[in-house]
Amino acid sequence: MERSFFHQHLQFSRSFTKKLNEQLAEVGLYHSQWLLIYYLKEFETATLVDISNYLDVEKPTITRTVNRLEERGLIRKVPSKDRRERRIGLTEKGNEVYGEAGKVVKSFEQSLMEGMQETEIVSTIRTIQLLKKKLN
Amino acid sequence: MERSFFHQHLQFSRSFTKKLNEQLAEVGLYHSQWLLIYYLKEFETATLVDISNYLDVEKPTITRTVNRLEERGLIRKVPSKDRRERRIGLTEKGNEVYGEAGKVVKSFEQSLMEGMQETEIVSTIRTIQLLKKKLN
DNA sequence: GGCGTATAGTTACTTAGGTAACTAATTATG
DNA sequence: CATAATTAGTTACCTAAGTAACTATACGCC
Repeated sequence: MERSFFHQHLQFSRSFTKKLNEQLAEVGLYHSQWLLIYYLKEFETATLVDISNYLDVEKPTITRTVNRLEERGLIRKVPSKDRRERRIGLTEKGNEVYGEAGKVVKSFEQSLMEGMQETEIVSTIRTIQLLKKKLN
Repeated sequence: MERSFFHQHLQFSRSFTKKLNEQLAEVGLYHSQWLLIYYLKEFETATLVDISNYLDVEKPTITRTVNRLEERGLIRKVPSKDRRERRIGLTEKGNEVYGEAGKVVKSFEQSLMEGMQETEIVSTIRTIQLLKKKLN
C-alpha cells in the first residue's frame, strides 16, 4: 500500500508536468520557466539564491533556466551593490509572456480542479505538506 | 489556492525522489532503476514496451535505464520469438541488488508513513488518482 | 587591516524525462 | 502474395534536476 501511494504520486507528477508543458508550449515556455517568471512577477526582482530557496531547487538548475530566459529576452539584469549576486527582473517581453502564460495555466488548472471536492483538496494538501516536512 | 496545491505537489515529488535517491545510493541505484528492477522481480520477464506502459514513461527513457542496468550486469537478455522485441529479466546479481534495495526502500517508506492517519492517506490516494484520470 | 569563513554563482558531469524521426520486424489487407 | 499499416526499439536532441568542485566577492573577527 505504501509503495502504491508513492508510485501513484510520482506518476501523477510526471503526467501533470507533461501536460502542463504541452499547454505552455503554446506560449513557448516550459513549466519550470513559468514558475520562475511567476515568481519574478510577484517579487519584481530577485537573486538566483532567492529563487533557489523559494522553489526549493538547487542553484545550478536556476542558473540554467535563468540563462535560457535571458537569451530569449524575457529577463533583464538589475543593478545591485553586492557584486557577487546576479539580480534579475522581467523585461517588457517577459511581462507579456507572463500574461499569456497566466491565462493558459489558469484554464488548465481550473479544468483539472473542476468538480473536485474542496475538502478532499484541503486534506490532500495537508497530507502532502506533512509528508514533505517529514522528509527533512 | 489551486496553484498552491500543484506547487506543493511538485516540490514534494522533487524532495521525495531526492531523498529516495540518497537512500538508494547505498546500494548503487537511482529511484527509477529501482522501479524497473521491482517490476522485473514481480513479472520475471518483460519487453521495454511492457515496462513503458506500466511505469507510464516514454520508451526512450526506458531504453536508457535498461542499458545502464545491463552494463552493470543486473539485467539479462531473454530469448523471444518476436525479433522486434527486447525481452529482459533480472540476473543473479540483479536479484541480489533487488533484495538489498528492497530493505532500503521499505524502511525509508515506513519512516515516512509512521504516524500518518490511514484515512488521510486513503483520501489522498483517491484524490491523486482522480486528478490523474482527469489529465487524460 | 589582514586573514579566515561564509555566500553567490558557475562549470562539468550525472541521471531522468520528453519529442521527433528513424529502422526493423510483424501483422493486416486488398 | 505483395504492399500498407502497425508495433518495438533506437538515435539525436531538448529541458530538468542533482552533486561536487570551483571562482569571486563580502563579511567577521582577532
